[in-house]
Amino acid sequence: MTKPKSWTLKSIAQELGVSNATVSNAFNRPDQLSKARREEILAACKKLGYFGPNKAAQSLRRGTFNIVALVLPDSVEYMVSDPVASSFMRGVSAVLEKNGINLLLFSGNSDNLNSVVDFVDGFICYGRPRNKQLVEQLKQVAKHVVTVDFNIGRDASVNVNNQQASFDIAKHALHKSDDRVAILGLRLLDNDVLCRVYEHHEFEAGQSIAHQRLRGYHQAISDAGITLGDDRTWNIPESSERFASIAAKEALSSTPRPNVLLCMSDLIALAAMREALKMGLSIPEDVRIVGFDGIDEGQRFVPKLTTVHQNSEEKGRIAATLFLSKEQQTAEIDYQLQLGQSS
Amino acid sequence: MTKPKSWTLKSIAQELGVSNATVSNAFNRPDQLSKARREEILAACKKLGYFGPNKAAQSLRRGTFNIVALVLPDSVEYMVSDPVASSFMRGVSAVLEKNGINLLLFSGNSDNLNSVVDFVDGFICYGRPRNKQLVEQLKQVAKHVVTVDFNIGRDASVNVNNQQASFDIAKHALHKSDDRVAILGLRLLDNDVLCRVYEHHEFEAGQSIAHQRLRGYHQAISDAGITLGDDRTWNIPESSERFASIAAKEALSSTPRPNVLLCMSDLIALAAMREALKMGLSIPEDVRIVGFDGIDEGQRFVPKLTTVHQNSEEKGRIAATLFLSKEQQTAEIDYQLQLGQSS
DNA sequence: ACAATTAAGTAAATCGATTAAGAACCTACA
DNA sequence: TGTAGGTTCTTAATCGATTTACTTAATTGT
Repeated sequence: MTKPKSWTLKSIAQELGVSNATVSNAFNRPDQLSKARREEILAACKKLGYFGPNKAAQSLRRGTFNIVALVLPDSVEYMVSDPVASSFMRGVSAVLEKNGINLLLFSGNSDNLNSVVDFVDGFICYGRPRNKQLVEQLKQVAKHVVTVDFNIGRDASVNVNNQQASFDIAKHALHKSDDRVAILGLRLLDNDVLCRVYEHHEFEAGQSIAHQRLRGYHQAISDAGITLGDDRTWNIPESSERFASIAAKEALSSTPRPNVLLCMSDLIALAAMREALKMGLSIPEDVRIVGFDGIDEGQRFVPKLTTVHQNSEEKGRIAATLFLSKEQQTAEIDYQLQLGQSS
Repeated sequence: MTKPKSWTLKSIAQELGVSNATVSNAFNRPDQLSKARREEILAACKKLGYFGPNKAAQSLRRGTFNIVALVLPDSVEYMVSDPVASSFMRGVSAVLEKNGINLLLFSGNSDNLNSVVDFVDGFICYGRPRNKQLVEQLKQVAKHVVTVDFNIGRDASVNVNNQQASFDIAKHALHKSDDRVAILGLRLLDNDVLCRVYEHHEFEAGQSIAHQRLRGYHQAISDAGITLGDDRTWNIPESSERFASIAAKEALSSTPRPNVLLCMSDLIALAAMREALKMGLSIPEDVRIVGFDGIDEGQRFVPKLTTVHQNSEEKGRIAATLFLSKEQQTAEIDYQLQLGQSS
């Protein structure tokens, strides 16, 4: 009677004396068979212990998986340790769970998307992964991607309104028209080297996050009646303490010595603060420094960092919603200025 | 030349003028073809942009997935919010990541394992899921399961040495041979009702966690030269504040009024402390109360709860290791007594 | 030089499903 | 009666791979 210990569509169809297709249709396309037949089949399946079409096979055939991979910037460990990251995850999972979609954690350390691309409907990528290859692979092989806090120039992304936020924070930092401003930019150029950026006005049209932030800064600077010198902008190739320190030292030793430092990340701002203190400058009297991100360390630092803080959980919800909508667009999330003593 | 925008084993084999099998073997079974041929094929694939066999198809054929589902007791939200749970997750992911295995988060709220069973190699189940059906389904349809902090009587599980830990904590709580002991047990019976348990000595052979803990208590009690009355044990059907309070109130009002309360979870112990204080009893003078688990709230409560604390991260590592080993056994993890002012 | 091994590669069945195209039957209408 | 249309169900191709059994060719032993 109950031949196999585990049923397949085929074996169950045989058992019931109908075709493969009919059983399949009973489960997925009610309109393809009579109501009576359908209920008869479903009931029989239940009784025999066939729980429905095998999902792996179904997915192979259909090409959809009901799984989205969350690409973490770092290890899974980091993700559940970092409060900002885990509240983002909370937001993502809340939305996905509601839609019956499963979440696969993908470590940003892995050097190969290959082990999962074939298994998932797409990726939500939280922050630019450490591993550069990963970004390239995402661009090339992902069926669908939503990037968060960075851009790869395809599909959707969720970001804070970088231009507006940068404008706000810069405006807060700038007091007088004779303020001497320097900008410590993150990845303004693609050249991967730490350097000063001349002729930076040619970037006004760029769409990368760095460009958006730069526009915000520029706007606030010109609103304040300040003219930004042509050599007052640094390009820092990656968000690392080392590069940031070098750039900060350089900027703070340049002539005229800046008394306002607009930094495109908290990490850079913190490095700049350390350098400034090392040089015997006092903050904010001699130099006002602002960052971007709202990381914890900035709040613990003395003086407390003035920066832009974002609502992580909502960011997660929006990222997931955007993913599900499959639309190609950039969504914006809320931010707040977090005022410290550094400006 | 490069015909399809996305290659398959078949199309690439055709392009290279070899058979399906040869390409497949080039990727998975080097011994099945000559070294020269193999390298030639691999190189050609790389050049053409074929990244290797499709994992979904591979999995369907092989029946293995390189994915394990982590079944959470509750929503994903809860998991990343609760520090104990997330450090468990940290442990799990560290081991899996090292072995190239992906982690799928499965919400304990979902009422159907069906959407994932066909996709994963098995389950690591962290704590008894709220949803009872889920447990049944795990038993029936899971290819492989490791349960944590509970037992379903198949495959592997990781637990603290419940009997020893209960013995230790009880021993600590018991001072004199005329101590009046009551036990607030968690899920000692399957009947889902809150009740006193008589003739509880018939449980001495049980293998559930509650039974193990009960044995530890009994041993400590008899070692202390105390005779436990036949009506001094309560069965609390689930770890909820409501049930715990009722049981605690009942126990504390019973005659003879107990001056030692052995509670099988911190949640129960906390509820008992609240009831005791409400009744005007002082802790630990009038009644000494001990718990089990080591949740944060216990440490914040005044008086601080005396309980058994477990190393969550190691628990995670062990669970994952056990899963990978596919052995059928019960692993034990470390615990420490966490001494507060409640005993 | 001839049978026996061994190595290298291929054909075809299979994993468990979906789905387009078509067969068989029934109804309806001119 | 013949044809058009509508249901209901089946046949067979397909998704993208793995693997057993088999064919050839090359090597070895005597």
